[in-house]
Amino acid sequence: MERIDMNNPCGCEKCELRSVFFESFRGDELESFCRNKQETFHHRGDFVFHAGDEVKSFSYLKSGLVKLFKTMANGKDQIITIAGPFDFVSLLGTFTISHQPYSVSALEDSVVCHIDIQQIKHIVKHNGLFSLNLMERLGTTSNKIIQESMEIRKRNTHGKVAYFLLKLSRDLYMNQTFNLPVSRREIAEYTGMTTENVIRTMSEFRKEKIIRINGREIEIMDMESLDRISNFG
Amino acid sequence: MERIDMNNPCGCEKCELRSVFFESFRGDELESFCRNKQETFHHRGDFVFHAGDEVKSFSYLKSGLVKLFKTMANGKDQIITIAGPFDFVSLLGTFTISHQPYSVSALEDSVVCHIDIQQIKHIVKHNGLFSLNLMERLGTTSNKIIQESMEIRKRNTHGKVAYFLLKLSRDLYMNQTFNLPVSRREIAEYTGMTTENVIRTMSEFRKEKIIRINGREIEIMDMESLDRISNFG
DNA sequence: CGCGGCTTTGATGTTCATCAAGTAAAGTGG
DNA sequence: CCACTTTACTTGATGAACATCAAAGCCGCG
Repeated sequence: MERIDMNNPCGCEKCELRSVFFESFRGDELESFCRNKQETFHHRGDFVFHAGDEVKSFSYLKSGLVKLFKTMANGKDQIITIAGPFDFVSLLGTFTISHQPYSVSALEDSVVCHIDIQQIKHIVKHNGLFSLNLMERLGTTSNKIIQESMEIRKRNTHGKVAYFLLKLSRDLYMNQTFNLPVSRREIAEYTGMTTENVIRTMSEFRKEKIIRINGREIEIMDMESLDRISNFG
Repeated sequence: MERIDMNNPCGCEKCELRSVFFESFRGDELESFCRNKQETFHHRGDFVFHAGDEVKSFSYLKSGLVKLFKTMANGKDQIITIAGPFDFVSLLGTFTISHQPYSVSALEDSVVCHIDIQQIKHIVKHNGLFSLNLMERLGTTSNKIIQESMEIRKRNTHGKVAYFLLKLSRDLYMNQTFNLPVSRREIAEYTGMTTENVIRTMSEFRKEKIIRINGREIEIMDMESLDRISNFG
């Protein structure tokens, strides 16, 4: 029988999900798990899934940044959420539906880890601790999406853009200077406004010295004002 | 030891969730489960939970109709979803968060069934089949909310109202004549528009002979037109 | 180097929220 | 049970917010 280093059983030395998965595994489960997982690399712009694809695996993001979105009848995209490292790329629907309800594509070069859906179901069925851990993680994810959707909906254009910039600065980059991982159009698709108005709003923020813009590089110069706009607008 | 009728172990003769819960239970789990569940009755308008309440139980709707909503800083409500019989009143967040993220109140007289959150976690941990069943059900629920939120977001006022009326007619009442379970204001809170525009839109539908309105009684007279408005607008 | 996509700004018009004002319906207390 | 109060519903007028249309500069890439 092979030896498995329990501290790094799959060679996923940097995967934060190890805690969710591995803490709850018995030795034999772990072995099977590691044999069957697959990693895929996606260049910026590439698709991870297309809406309508058959659901074969349960997937999460190891590194990079992806967007989950739907292409509407008129050809325009609607972005559901943006997922960062260790976020799930498959949402809960994965367990019940046979086809991907939306598309996923890479905003930055990304590595996605896939676990066979049947295997996950098998493990859930036979390992309660794993189930509980997974459910907690998935719950947090779904909740965040619903939460955020409501937050954006209630704001006007200025509030939407302010909210989005603050989210990037605080949650994703933890820095008041950062490079936008998305185009103006994508901000529009995420916030439900037009590209022109995203640009206009950002230009106004720039003129009012609230942010500094250099292409995709953004510096938040007046955090308080941006906060006020996000909370009021 | 007490005898339990496996076909009706908790006296919940009409509960569709029996399949999720009971099929996967061992005898001793079932017994403990039935001892600990609690049912509460809520009159139309009453709260089931208030946002901010401590999460003590995992709850689902046995009968009636409820709305999940948040009260914003300006005092206005934002309706997240409307849940019917056998829908979950607690979403997935229940597993990770200690306080209710939103309020739940009854749109019609409702009966809610509560299961102690610690007990649910215990069962999830020790019964894999139950976990899998529960996860599938919860996944469907979260998915539906996210889905619907996107559907409403992309429509204009006419489309939103048409979509909402069709949803009630098709999914909830399965009849082209029905009584609105919500006020005009609540339709506004759900669709993200103003009360006046909900009324105006409905009046226009009436004038164009698409619907007939008698107070809260609605008859969809021209399903095709309403469908077109919902899909185009 | 030129093509296509991204960005930017301005002009214009539509949609929708807000304000106002009145009627109808539904609770509430004497 | 009736006067009173409040809430729900309705319509119209107005203006602000936002989408659409148009045009031009910029940049990266084949």
